[in-house]
Amino acid sequence: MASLSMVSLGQNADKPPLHIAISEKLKAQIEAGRYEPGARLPSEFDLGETFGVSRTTIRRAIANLTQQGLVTTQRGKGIFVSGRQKISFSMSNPLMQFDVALREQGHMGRVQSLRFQLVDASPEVVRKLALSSQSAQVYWQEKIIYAGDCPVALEIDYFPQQLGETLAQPLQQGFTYSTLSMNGIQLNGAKVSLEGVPATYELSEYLAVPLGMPLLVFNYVAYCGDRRPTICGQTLSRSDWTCYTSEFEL
Amino acid sequence: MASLSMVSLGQNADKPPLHIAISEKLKAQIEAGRYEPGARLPSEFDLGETFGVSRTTIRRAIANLTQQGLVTTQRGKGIFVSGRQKISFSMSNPLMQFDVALREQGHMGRVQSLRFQLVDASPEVVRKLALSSQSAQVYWQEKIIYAGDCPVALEIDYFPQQLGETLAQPLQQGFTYSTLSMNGIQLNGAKVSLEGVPATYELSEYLAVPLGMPLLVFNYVAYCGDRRPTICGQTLSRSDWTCYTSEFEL
DNA sequence: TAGTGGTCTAGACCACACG
DNA sequence: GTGTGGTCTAGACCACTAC
Repeated sequence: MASLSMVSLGQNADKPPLHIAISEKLKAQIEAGRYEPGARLPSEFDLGETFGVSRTTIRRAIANLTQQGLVTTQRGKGIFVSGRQKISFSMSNPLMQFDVALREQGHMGRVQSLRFQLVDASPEVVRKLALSSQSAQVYWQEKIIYAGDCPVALEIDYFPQQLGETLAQPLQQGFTYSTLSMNGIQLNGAKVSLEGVPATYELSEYLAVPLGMPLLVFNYVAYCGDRRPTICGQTLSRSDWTCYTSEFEL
Repeated sequence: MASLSMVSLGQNADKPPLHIAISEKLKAQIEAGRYEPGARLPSEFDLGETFGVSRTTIRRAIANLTQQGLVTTQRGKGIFVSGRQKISFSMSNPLMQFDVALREQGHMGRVQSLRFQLVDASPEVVRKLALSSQSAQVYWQEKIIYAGDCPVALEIDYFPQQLGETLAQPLQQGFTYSTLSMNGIQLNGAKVSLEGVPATYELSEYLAVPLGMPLLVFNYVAYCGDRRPTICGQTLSRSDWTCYTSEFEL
């Protein structure tokens, strides 16, 4: 039966494994429009019969597609073709105006605070915020950013103690940049970096993605006045939802 | 036997699946330093005995770690803890000076040309390079960028026909920015965006990563003179090797 | 109740690395 | 040859969705 599958897939038997051959074939069908975004694929059982392989192999092939962000699975329902346009964020602002960008691009932005507490600053935060070692306590905030019903990012911020106390309530209820801006704190510069990481198990639970899915990490230290570090942190966003843009003149 | 495993892992049986519990446990051990970067983990067989589960489940747990970039596997050899520092690229330059950044950070940069050919420009390239529809042919280049022996990025560039013809040889042998610079073409601006994507099967082969591993996509259109679009393209880099940095003043 | 995807098992065979 | 990870099978049971 295996040999039949290999023949029917037009492979010379030994090059790519069966699960790859099958996932590539399904991928081609999806991209050719045989399955529209949102459409349901045949069940694992049916796919197994179609390709003449075991359910395990089909599941491996589907896992390949999931890892490439092409399909999502729902227990009890089926396998569905995913398709979504990304939300763009301009990097030229030191702190993303997530709420503005979300609204402009047709999504209802919302935050859910996970924690907001005073902690000892890590050496890294002490360095980034240029804290004196005495006042080495900062407010540590984690919140999830939603676009509509979908969690798109986990934001982690560190605020100097006084700032965190003053703005404790609004910071837990709203978007960071807007909250600071509305309370008279104008940021005028930032040092940022952008990298990619695979979702850990914990992050995959928060952001409702499969383990290992690519996340974008936006690290920043934002300044007030004469390059006085004011807040720092990072935003981990689902890369299937987000994109950062910028322009440069030399 | 399964219940014994669950007890020994200290789980209340129903919350996380076994393969997650095991991969999280191994992850904790790795992060606690029980296994140094580069060290070999016990074989799948031994791990299966240790945790009292089947090889399939151990393989699933190892796959979880692989997807999180914590370990790599080598057929016939074993499972190894990965660990590497990222190479930083400044975004402030319109085109990454990959060679300079690599050299400064202790790596030998090298390129391998995959293709360099004249093709009909896609509508997107026509738009980005502001081509007149008549001269809608461009040189399409794809090359792999190595840091030492390790492929770290796939660069895709589109050059206007005349530029491609003039610099055909050096562009295939060297880094794009340096080549242009050495031949009197000074770029002075760029529109860029940065996103994350999971590696497709094809990309995973080029870049020697598992399918689905996060890649950073640096899209750019670079300008000469008075915002005259000169080249465009994208760099897909392994996110376990690369990081982009920038600074902003408002 | 029927159908779906999620988990897990036990076992087979293969390809590769190393001694 | 021995040990390793890679592929694939056949089958069991569970949890969830829908009717």
